[in-house]
Amino acid sequence: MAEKLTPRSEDFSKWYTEVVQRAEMADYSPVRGCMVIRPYGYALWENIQQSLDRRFKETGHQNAYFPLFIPYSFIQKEAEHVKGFAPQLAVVTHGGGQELEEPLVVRPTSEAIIGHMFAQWIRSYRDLPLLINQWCNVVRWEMRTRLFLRTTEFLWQEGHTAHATYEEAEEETLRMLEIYRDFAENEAAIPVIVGHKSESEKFAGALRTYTIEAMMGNKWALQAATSHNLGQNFAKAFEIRYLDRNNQLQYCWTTSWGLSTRFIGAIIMVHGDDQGLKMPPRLAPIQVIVVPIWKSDEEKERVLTKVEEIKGQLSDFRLKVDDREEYTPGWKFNEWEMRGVPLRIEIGPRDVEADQVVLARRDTGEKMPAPMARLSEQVRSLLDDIQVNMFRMAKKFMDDNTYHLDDYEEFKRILEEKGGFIIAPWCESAECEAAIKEDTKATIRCIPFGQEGPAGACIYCGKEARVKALFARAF
RNA sequence: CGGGGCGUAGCGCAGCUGGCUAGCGCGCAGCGUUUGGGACGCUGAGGUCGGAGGUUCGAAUCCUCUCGCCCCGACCA
Repeated sequence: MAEKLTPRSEDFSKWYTEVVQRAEMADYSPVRGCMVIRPYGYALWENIQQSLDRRFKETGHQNAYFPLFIPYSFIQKEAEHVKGFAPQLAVVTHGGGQELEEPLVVRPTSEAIIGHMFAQWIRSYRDLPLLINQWCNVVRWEMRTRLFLRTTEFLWQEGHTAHATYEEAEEETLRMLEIYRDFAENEAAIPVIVGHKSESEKFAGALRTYTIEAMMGNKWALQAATSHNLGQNFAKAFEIRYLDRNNQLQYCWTTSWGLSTRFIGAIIMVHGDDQGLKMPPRLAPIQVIVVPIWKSDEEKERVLTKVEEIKGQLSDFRLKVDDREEYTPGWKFNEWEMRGVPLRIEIGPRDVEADQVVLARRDTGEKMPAPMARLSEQVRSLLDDIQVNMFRMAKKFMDDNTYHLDDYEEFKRILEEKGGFIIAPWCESAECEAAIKEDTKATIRCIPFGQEGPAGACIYCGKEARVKALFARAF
């Protein structure tokens, strides 16, 4: 293992690639554009899954599984949907040594096949709402890939629901968006800007796409999750209909919403520093790493006995003891800091003597002695504090780098010189949006919620604007 | 697909105006000394120099073709 990471400030994307591999989160695969998620990265994904899955179940959703292969014709049923996804499809043309009669698409997302099934399951308003989620892999043929952020195959969850009215679908779309916001902020300690996408950025086939956008350590934006109100577009394409109370045949209103392994990239890029990763305690695969220290065999025995006691007291936490003899304590400190473990317990002969341990927190680097009595409570409160502090730091960083502007020259200057989020009036025309992108590489990440009153004059064309948009360079 | 860079041991690199047994650092294995912020010594294993042709007495080194990877752009969760 080499010693130092490339500093974040020197080359952010190099830092990212190095830290992902050195922390053993993921590795490149022999297949172009695909990645191997290693046990440490996968453990983080499992924690993300658990945390989200609990929220989905609490709001009445059920998990199911739909096929990986989708008949090509299904994708074509919704006009915008095909247009959006056609360039990114992986298509299977042969099976069992024979050319297939109809090519099969490897799912890029499952609206089509789930829509097809919904059409068969839904007959009456009594079948509604239908609330389904699936955890799966999807494939989108990407030009350029980056570990976790954009890979040809990725893991995600996709929720798909059908409702009797537009209002219910809209409510569902926003409910799930709020779940993502709550998850991002309270579990991953990632502050987000919540809003809806512009026409050009919305999901292919959606009426409206909502998003949570987070600021990465290089001040670029990352779309962390999306929630779509699909209106009746897919219901009409797939004949998802129900009989209402008056025995009238009606089209359903559907939604879909997803969060992918890309979110792991967000955790890495929001919290990481030159030392390596910083895992938010609630999602960290390892919350507490114990590094025992000794010189003689006699000391080793005493220290390891104490370690057993520590393990007993801290059985509620995801704890690991690093008692490897081939590495020095100092080496282990650096190693576990790189892997982002939020809290470290150092325990050596001096501590055994004093009936204490030394606690070191990853977020601040602070070290403090802690008596063995009430260790569990102290670890609990420290982990909570780290969680809160990580969110606060990330929030401050985002706020400090967010500008409210109404002058285009200033807009360009800030993006050029400093980077960050810019909130500015926008007339909602695709022309202005495209021109700004052309000029500055910044795109509209979303139109943030909670706007009131007139927005002012469009930052680009000067016409009266009804809204302000969030502009940023994005991953 | 356009522009740029790079393929030599697991990783990072040197060697490249043709020359003899292909080298260095890290890592890895064994032994010993170490261990409170990335320890050290000794011994050792490990390479069809990305691949295929060609030039030559001789190719990691020169030429042609090819494959792959990384970075920047268009596309995208």
